[in-house]
Amino acid sequence: MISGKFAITTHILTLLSKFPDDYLSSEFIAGSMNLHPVLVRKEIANLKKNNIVESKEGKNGGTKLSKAASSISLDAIYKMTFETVSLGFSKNTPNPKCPVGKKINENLENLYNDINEKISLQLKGISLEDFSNQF
Amino acid sequence: MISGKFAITTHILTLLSKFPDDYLSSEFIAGSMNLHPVLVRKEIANLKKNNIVESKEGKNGGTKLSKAASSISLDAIYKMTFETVSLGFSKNTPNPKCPVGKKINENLENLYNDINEKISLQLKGISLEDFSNQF
DNA sequence: TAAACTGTAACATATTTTATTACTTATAAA
DNA sequence: TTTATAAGTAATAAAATATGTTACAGTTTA
Repeated sequence: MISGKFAITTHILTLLSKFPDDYLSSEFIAGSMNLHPVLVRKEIANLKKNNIVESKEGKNGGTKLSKAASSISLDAIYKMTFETVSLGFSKNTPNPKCPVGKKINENLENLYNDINEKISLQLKGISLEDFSNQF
Repeated sequence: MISGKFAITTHILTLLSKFPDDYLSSEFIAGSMNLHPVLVRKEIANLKKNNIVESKEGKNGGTKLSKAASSISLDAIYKMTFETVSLGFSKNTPNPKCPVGKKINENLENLYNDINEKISLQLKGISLEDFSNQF
């Protein structure tokens, strides 16, 4: 449910929040994560789509937060990096002739949705600023 | 966090709870899941280790619950199928020279632990019997 | 002692995640 | 106006995980 993207994205945003006025390059960010700059840029593309950061191309370019860290909740990051409500089980195609098989996916999805709501609620209470202040 | 094993294991236990007095064969169970019997047996091995089911080898053998469905919580299944507190990110080896990189794993782990506790709390309130009664 | 099971190791395949390369476009500054 | 530096992105490769299969040994019942 929480994917690697959540970790990457949170890491990126934490860095950006430490230098709110500077455009940080993907290479600099990748350096803090031991990660390939292209992966960083991919996650940044996602962040841009969600209007959380803005970037500048060309020399001295880079990326910075487009709003205050206090106004970005970890829930926003969670939702943004969430990969389709997964039953975990890729080929989950139970036997529809079995009364249990027929309804298991529906019941599991309901359960997962309930869990996700709880997680969201919890993460809504934590801002990027809160998280960043731990460093 | 919630893995495919959770879905498989819950499916198996739901079936067993429907026939609490019978030893169900892995082939029968696999039939309800469109799954290979060997995978079912692997999960059953895990359930046995946790004293939730018992099996009988040989002809007419199979597996049955070793305690009442009302006394098995979904949290037990969650914990049993949980795969190592994952940072999601396989090679998460951030740069220790960076103040953020140095502490990111610790802080993410704390966050994940908090989330897991909440999930556990929620799942403790749901018994296998509750879940099974939905079918 | 044959049939019907579980238990498991070893292997095979599929899927997903992560990493890399190669290139285009944009911008600042010399 | 050219050079250097950076983002954006598609295509591909490699690695890691998850899932599926085969094969066979051990058990139990009838």
